[in-house]
Amino acid sequence: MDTLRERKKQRTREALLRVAIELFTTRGYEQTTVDDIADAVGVSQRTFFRYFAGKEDAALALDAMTVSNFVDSVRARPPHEPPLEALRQAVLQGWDTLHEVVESVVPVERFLGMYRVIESTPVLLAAHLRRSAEVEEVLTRVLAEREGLDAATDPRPRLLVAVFSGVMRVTERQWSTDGEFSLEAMRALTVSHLELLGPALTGTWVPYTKT
Amino acid sequence: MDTLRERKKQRTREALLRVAIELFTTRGYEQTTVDDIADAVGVSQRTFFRYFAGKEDAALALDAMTVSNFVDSVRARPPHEPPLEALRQAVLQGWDTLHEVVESVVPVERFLGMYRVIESTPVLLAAHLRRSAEVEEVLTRVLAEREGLDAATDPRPRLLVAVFSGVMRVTERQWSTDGEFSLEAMRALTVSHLELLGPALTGTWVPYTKT
DNA sequence: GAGGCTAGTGACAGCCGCTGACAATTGACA
DNA sequence: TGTCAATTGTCAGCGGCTGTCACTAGCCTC
Repeated sequence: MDTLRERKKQRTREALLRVAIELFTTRGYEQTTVDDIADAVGVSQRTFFRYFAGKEDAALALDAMTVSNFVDSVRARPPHEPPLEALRQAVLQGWDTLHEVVESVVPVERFLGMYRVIESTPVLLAAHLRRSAEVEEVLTRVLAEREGLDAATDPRPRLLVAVFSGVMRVTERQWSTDGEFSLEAMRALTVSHLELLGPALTGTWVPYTKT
Repeated sequence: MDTLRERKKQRTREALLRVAIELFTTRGYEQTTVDDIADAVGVSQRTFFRYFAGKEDAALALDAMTVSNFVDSVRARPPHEPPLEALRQAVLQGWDTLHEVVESVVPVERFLGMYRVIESTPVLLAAHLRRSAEVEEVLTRVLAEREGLDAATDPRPRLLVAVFSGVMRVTERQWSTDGEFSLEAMRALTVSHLELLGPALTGTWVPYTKT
């Protein structure tokens, strides 16, 4: 980890990632070529592809960090918590610790900026959604194990995770299109949407007034 | 619609689609180039791209047909039905009428085959999920209008649709990985998963026994 | 400290998806 | 039948991505 070689590698990777995010957020994803990134770092295109599986991979790298942080939080939740509450707490915890997770690479604002890029770039959004589906798979297994159930035969963990993820997707989307683009706004939206989950599922809807 | 030109165009399009599906399901999506498809039809690559926005577009064309059939069904549901029930009935109705919708292009088996291809090809799955997100948007508006709510300020229609879509995603996935690959199996899974939605959301889970 | 060993890089060639531009063809319609 | 418009083919080119191979630079041993 501390040999010169390793440090050089890590520096190259971070340089590539930083430049990529910079260009994606300023110029746009489609308007940025891999060559642009590689040239800006002073490295060959081939090298870029040795560090990232593709252009998408670089664009989603930050998000991947926060996601794995979230999954860790879920695993660390006390076992007596009901599953849905464990997910809820883990997400909120994720927002609170986002700073420490992301700041080692870029300032948090850049992360927020990338979110807008992802949400507004069809091919990136698609890749993001597919990754989310993979995360759902992982969460399903975690919850099943927590509760001593068999994820292969019992659909309930999978269903709960799917519902939860659906709510979070709605939250992400509204957040990224709203004017308010802060972590506090994200927290508030998360809480409010999860509270509305019950009422939204009732047979018929009573008139709604914003609280 | 019945001029010679139009008929020729439609025939070309259907030929391209049929050949594409044939190759995708037998050889695999990634292993099939656009040139393969165009050559097999006896048409230039450029022409393929005049009929389909891309390779993905051809692979998802069948699915798009069934989806729009489903959306139509939702719109046609009687207004007194609670929203979730309307979605439920529309989906089941969708499976029942799938034959008529798809058979004009390829036999139903091919459609089922394409589903496996989509589910097992990362880039296709990603595109499929993104399209599903767009469908959610449409459904949200339909439900909001049905209930006389404003989709822009009231999150409940959006949340309900997200939850419903989450359940359907789980259903699709399990169906495509199960051995049972029939419409009846899909119907049964749909019904059972929607019934389990309530129990899956309860605070704690009681032991589960398969019915 | 010189040697060989290996991980990391650059340079090159090439495939595939996709697009723009223009010329050639083929159906429509007077 | 001749004119016009729609459809197609050809060609050139870009960008993402991969395989190959030679080269460089850090590592490790004697």
